[in-house]
Amino acid sequence: MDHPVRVRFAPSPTGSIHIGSARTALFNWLFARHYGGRFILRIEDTDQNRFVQGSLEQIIDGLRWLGLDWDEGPEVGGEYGPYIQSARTELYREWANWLVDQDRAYRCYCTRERLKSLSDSQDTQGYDRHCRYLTAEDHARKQADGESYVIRFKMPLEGTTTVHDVIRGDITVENSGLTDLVLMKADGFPTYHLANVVDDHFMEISHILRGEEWIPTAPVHKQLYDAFGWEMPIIAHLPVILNPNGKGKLSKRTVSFTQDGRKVLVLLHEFRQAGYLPEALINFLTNIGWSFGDDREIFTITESAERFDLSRINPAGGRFPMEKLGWLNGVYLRQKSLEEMVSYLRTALEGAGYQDLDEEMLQHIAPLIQTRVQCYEDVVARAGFFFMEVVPVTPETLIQDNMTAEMTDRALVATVETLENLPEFETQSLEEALRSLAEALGLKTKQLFGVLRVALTGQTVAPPLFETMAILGRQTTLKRLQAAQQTLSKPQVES
RNA sequence: GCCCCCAUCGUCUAGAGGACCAGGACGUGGCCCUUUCAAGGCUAAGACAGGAGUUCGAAUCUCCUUGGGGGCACCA
Repeated sequence: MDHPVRVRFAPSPTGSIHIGSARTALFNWLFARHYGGRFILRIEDTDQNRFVQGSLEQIIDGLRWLGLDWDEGPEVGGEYGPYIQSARTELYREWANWLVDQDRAYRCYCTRERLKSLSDSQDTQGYDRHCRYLTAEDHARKQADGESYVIRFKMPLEGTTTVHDVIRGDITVENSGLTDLVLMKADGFPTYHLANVVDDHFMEISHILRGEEWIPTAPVHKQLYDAFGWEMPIIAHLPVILNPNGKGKLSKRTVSFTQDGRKVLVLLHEFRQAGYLPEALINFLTNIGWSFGDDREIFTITESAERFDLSRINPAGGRFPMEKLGWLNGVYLRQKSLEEMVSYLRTALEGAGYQDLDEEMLQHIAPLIQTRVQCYEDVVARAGFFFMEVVPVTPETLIQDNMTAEMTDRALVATVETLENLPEFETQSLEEALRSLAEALGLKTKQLFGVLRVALTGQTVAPPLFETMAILGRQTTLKRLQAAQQTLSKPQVES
């Protein structure tokens, strides 16, 4: 490559980062790191109407959380700044006017109403170029009247434009199908097209890696580069991420669910709040549209940066494999240390409203559920009962297969008695005592343990029983067993 | 409607003319382990959208069809 590698991630401050944008940022980052280039963060805030307060902070925070650092941009500076477009409007105006002077652009006074009726009547052929053919006198008069205007690009009327996409090859369009796009809006701000081209040029961007949804603008931008007499950066369009079920792009507006009923998340902060780890998310995102090779699914961001290249990017868009993220997050969770796991549990439980969590208890619980959770939601489901005052038990869940209420009652009473007299309330002694109790009662271990599990946890699926008892302690264990026995003896009333 | 992009198991993908009766992973089924559920181990089912070419030979190249997707703002 003849230019040093300089790539950018250029989000608009319109809210939280979309997971697809995060993937784009990641690929740019990997590309920069692989070639020892620079990764630049630029904020494209040319639409005042869509600006959302706090977005910039959210973008910065999100990228940092993912572990993506930028060499130039907000908060870190750089020689090509400012990196926020609203601080560069003078530059855009200057170059828009330059195009007007070169007769490659013109002032357009058409009202929004006229444009609206145009698009309603025609079959979406774009602007009819009315003002392109205004005479010098027309312009002078409208200027004198102080009519507001926009600046439009004079698109060539004939011929074709070809853009070479690194992962798709040549993309060619008829110029007659291109419209005279707006460069400067009536409010004095540039449009995305102008600002993007001007900035990429002056920031000496070498490669543009962006989403597939931008393909149609590539030939348009190529025309702009040509009109300016600038070299266009090398461009590559990444495949889009589609909604898993349903149709269309993965979007905040289309909510869908995985087959096991988990909600498909869309915004970066949603993943974070749900307990997905940044390293898992990075690994996961890297595998959409690109693959590590060697049949490896699990790898670090450093490893992928080492071998990242554009040639192995898959041009086809695909659905968002949310289930696979769950599995991957579980894989990463299992690698966590006890301390990390404890803090993971704490965050999950506190987020669900549990308070005053005992640190030592968490330390005992963590290893027990480490292989059983994929996200915060799972932690609450698997470990919440430890901290409940009362556990939900009904006769229906309590009475096991081939057992009667009387048998169940007897089992509970006998267990209470056994446990009250147990010298050591520990996993091993508990198991020994209860196994012999099952035998003495003529019950299968499956039956007795099933009763106890429900009585102690309120659920049929739970962490290992004896460990659970040991953690709960003798007092709580007995209390819950007795409470369960109460629900059996009493006729069922509404709870 | 117009323009553009894409097409391998249900899903994410490997595959750059012979190494492919197509490999991995998630998911699913089964077995083992087992007090439930996981984790772990083993195992099974599962795909080159269709049709024409090119070639001795095509998942790989070309064309058409079909299907999917994206875009057609003074939004990015």
